[in-house]
Amino acid sequence: MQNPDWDIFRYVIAVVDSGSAVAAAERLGVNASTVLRKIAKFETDNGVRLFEKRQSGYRPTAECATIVEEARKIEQNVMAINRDLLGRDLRLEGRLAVTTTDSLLVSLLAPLIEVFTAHHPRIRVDVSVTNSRLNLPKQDADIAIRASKMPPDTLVGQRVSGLVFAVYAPAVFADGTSDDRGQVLGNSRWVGIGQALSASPVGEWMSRNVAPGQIAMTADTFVAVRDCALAGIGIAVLPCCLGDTSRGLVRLTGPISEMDTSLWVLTHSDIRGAARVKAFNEFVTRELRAKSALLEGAGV
Amino acid sequence: MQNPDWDIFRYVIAVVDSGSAVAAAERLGVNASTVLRKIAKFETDNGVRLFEKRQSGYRPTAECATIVEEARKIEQNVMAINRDLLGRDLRLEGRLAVTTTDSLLVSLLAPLIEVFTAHHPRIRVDVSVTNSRLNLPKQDADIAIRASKMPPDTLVGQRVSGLVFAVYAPAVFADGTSDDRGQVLGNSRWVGIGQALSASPVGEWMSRNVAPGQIAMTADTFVAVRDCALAGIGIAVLPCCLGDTSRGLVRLTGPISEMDTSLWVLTHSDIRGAARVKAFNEFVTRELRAKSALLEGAGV
DNA sequence: TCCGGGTTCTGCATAATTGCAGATTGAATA
DNA sequence: TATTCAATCTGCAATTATGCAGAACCCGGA
Repeated sequence: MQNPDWDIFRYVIAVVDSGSAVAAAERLGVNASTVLRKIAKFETDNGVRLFEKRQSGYRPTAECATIVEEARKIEQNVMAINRDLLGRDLRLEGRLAVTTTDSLLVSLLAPLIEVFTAHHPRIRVDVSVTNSRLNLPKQDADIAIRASKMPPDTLVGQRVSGLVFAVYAPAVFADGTSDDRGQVLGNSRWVGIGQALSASPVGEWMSRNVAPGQIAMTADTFVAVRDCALAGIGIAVLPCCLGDTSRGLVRLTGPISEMDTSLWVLTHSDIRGAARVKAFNEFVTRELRAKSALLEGAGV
Repeated sequence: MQNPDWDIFRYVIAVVDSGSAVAAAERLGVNASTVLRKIAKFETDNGVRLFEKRQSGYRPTAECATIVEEARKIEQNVMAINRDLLGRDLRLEGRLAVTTTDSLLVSLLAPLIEVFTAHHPRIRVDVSVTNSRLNLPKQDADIAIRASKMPPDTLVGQRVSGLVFAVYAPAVFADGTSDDRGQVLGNSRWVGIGQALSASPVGEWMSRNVAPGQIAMTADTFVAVRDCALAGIGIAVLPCCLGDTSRGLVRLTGPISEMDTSLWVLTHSDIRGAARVKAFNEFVTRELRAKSALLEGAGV
């Protein structure tokens, strides 16, 4: 006796308004059989005859009238929901969850987000900083901006630029001559990278080129590594976009190709089709490409 | 961007009210996967995040609120429809389409319908008299009361009693003695049955036992045949329920077993589950069974 | 009187949905 | 700290709904 499937009322309205099941089917974008069968099922389930099935079409009975009356109210409510959804989308408002690493946020993204939110005041950007690998399940973000040689194919997106790494020293270690630099590189202690990133290109380069005894400490985010290097603990590998923009650090080497990787802007959200997602995606991609010189280490 | 499938709002409400997808699934009587997937599909299609998917359950977002608000109005409207349908059913009102033959209507059904409608004043019984065979497609009736040896299995129902036929003569032909009866039977002309019923047991008996030259005329309903017999045109085969209740006719024979058949009350309507259909069905079945003596020719 | 265009309706093959069972996760509890 | 429990997810299989093509039918007009 219960009546699930509220969708039936959409069919009832269509049949009443168009006069026949085939016309209703065309309006609804389904086959005429579907309309016939859905109406028949509703009549069987509820013990009411909504339409006289004439050869000239489906003619609503008197009992149909009260149902249609309520169904039209439902239609109004659904249209209100659709207007709300569509309008919100067109007006570019809502929440936008972005995940990235702290180094990218500090060096590049923060000013971009500032510009974006100023331009779209009704969009609120929620940044989640996670330095762990991006293959964590249950990605709760709409957009991910991450460094990777190849992103997992569960995420879709585009490569924005290269991302290179170099060795940096606190300025107090070196006066800037190349002789000094070589000496510092050989003799200094290091600020290493945490275990969570030991499998990354940077971690692997470190394990090959830096003896364990040289490592004074590790930190598990590049911003933390930089701050420790700035404090004079040692020299460190940093992404050039972070190292080159940090006052108080000098670059000791050029970009080291073994650590080269790429920067990706990725979307795997349920709502990747939303206008605000597209807007942010396009904006960030364009701006980051414009700054590819910094990302690819051409700054020095 | 459009949003078909109004049924999704039923799911949204259930999830909001019960706090998790599994609880909503239980309330809705479906599997939890169905709820998860329907919500996910809606979010993907409309670019909106309705719920935060936490381990502790689905928590509605701010954007969900306006949708739920409208969805609750929809729920009110659907409940109004359900109340209307259920109420109408319980109050036993509405239209009830009955199809039968004129002979059954005249001899038995009319007084039964009178009692039924007096007892259920809000039910309107629409009788459609069709003497053609009952295998006509597109049976537009809720209940059919018909004579048949075996009803087609597309119709469901129950056998009410036997239905027997005998030969009747207008009273002016015979004074009632058995001698007279034999003489009348052999010498009179006949009122035959129309071609539409030639394949029925009655039609076959006629073709075997009555010479074509004896047939003065035919009519295609038994009531018409009876009226012509009453007018003195000839003798005729009639169902006993009709012949025995017709003043001015005398039965010449006992029930002729070759023409025996059964009386069925059948329902194949879309709305056979409706209360008024059941009520009429039970009433008619009970009353006809009480009169089975008449139907089976015990009246003489 | 026959024919054409529209309809409803029905098998049948395919596509989509659903249920089921397991994997995974997070949090609360002993 | 381990462990139990309830929740979200995800392949796979079975069920269900859908589209397609044809049959049957009615109505109007040449």
